[in-house]
Amino acid sequence: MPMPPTPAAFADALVLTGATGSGKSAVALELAVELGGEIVAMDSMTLYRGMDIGTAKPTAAERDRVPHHLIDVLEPWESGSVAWWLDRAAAACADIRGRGKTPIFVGGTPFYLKALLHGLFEAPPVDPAIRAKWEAEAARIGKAALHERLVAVDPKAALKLHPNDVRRVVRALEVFDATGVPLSTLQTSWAEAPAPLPCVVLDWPREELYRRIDARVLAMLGGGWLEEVGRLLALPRPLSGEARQALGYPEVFAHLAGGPSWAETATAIQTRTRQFAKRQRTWFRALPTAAWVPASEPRLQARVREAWAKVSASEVHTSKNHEEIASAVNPRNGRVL
RNA sequence: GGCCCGAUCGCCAAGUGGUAAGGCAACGGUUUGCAAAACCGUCACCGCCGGUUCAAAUCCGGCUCGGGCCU
Repeated sequence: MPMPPTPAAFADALVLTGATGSGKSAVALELAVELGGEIVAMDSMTLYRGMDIGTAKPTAAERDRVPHHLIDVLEPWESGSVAWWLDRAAAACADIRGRGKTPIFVGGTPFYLKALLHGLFEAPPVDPAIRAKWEAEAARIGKAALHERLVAVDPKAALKLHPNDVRRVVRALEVFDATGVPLSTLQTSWAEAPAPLPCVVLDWPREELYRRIDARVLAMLGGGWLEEVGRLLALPRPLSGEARQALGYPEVFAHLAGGPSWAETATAIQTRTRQFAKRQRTWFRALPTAAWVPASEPRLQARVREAWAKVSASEVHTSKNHEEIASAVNPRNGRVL
């Protein structure tokens, strides 16, 4: 199985993240111009072609100004994943570096950010047949019994997973099934020692962020989102499970199918989006080395640059953390865990 | 003015004497190849006052508010 890129592959990159609707894309664009950088989308949904309005994808004009990577790289019926993304991200960085430019990761998919900072361990790629088998098994024997199966082969992983968390229980069983090795053995901890990438979180007071989200959802719906989804539905192939779970799309599907009214749909999407923003903040709060910059600051670009400089010069590089990083290197392959 | 019905967490809503289901929202959290997903946790003494009772959200009386009807 191919080895996932190590955090070292991203050594010279900068990271700008923040909850949906925080305004990161606009700031990033200006920063990329200033710094001679290129943008790498750290986003699980702008990967898909044709999903533009609902994912708030950068416009063609914006992409003409600054090169963007990992946007529109999959058909909406194809499936992305963290590992796939991380791999492509490493390639994009090498490419950008080759042109003497700085890669700037911009996006709000926290799981991708975590993989970027910590790397992924070597794991078998998803085998659709094996996954389908375990999902069928879950439906057949029930959540509790499925969890018991995991207890039998990988008690350590089972201990960390709630029986109702079928998705992860399935993955753990799947990994054991495919490799004969418990997931928990492969899954050496990534809790400490993140790659020292300068990472800035654009932050708004909660109420303000929620207002922005509510307004943006309305703007999207009024700006052709319904028509966009109509086009997606008219495609020769159905959307992949990954693409169709993009925020708001399920609600628009239901509305187009004659379900909830426009107003109900708008409200539902606003709610879902706010809930997502809340979860993003939970991830961001746990980021050990990120700098939070209030998005309402005047001279925001300058503030972000200062924060990047400060973060890269700070705690991450203290000797204490170096020790932690050193102790977290896998002796077998030299990879930071 | 009179009569009837209703009043349970932000919203919806069970519960007719034995010490407040559930859903949604909200809030906190988990997160190693679906992650804009999935999952976990927290969250009320029942409109107000008085009475009956060992015990009342549940029964009785009054009041307030909402809805309906009548003169």
